[in-house]
Amino acid sequence: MMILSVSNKIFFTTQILNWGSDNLRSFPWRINPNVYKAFISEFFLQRTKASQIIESYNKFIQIFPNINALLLYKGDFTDFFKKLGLIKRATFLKNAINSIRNNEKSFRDFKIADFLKLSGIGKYSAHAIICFGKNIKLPLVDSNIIRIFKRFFFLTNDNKNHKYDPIFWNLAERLLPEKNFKKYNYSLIDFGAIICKPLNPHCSICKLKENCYNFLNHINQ
DNA sequence: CTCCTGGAAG
DNA sequence: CTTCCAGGAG
Repeated sequence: MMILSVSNKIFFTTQILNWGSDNLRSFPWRINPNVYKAFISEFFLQRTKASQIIESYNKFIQIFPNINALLLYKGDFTDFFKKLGLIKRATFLKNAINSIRNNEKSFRDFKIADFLKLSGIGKYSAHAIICFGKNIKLPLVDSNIIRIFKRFFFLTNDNKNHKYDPIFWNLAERLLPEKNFKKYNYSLIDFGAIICKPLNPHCSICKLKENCYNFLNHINQ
């Protein structure tokens, strides 16, 4: 069971966009974004806070400023991920680059299905790369967005409630605005990191509290 | 389903 | 001390 009236949907999307207008964070990969920057940033961002990866990301982009520079390199990437944990990402990235190198299609023409075939890239990352890098309307679902959905809308645990549950992807798609989808996705990510945090969310200053199921029912405050 | 990982936050 | 983090692979 979930509460998803048309008015509630409009309220949610509008308020997320309004909040984003004043609070969007600035990161190197968000400045003049392209598919390459989005692709690299998603590797660094997996299970890692954005503030933690900035130094490693900048170093990486400085050495490999574009896809052609990266494809020429056949060495190791361990040093870039060593201080961040999840060292496996270095191997995933290397394997992904091999796949790109062996693909007849140009990296710039890669679509969702092409990215999904790369190691280290799942549905979330593929959508994020295409949406942020190519301005194409695609829904995003990660652990932060699931948390926001579960709190604001009334999502019960009927369907096992795990992260691959299509209910979250369907909801994300229905909420996505036609025009400002990119800003909305950035806003949703930042809203989850700054306001609707896992612990001690800032409900008192939240623009969505008047219609938030958890807030109205005094849950997670 | 489990595992990956160091580091920040509480 | 424990929980959590722009997920994905096996």
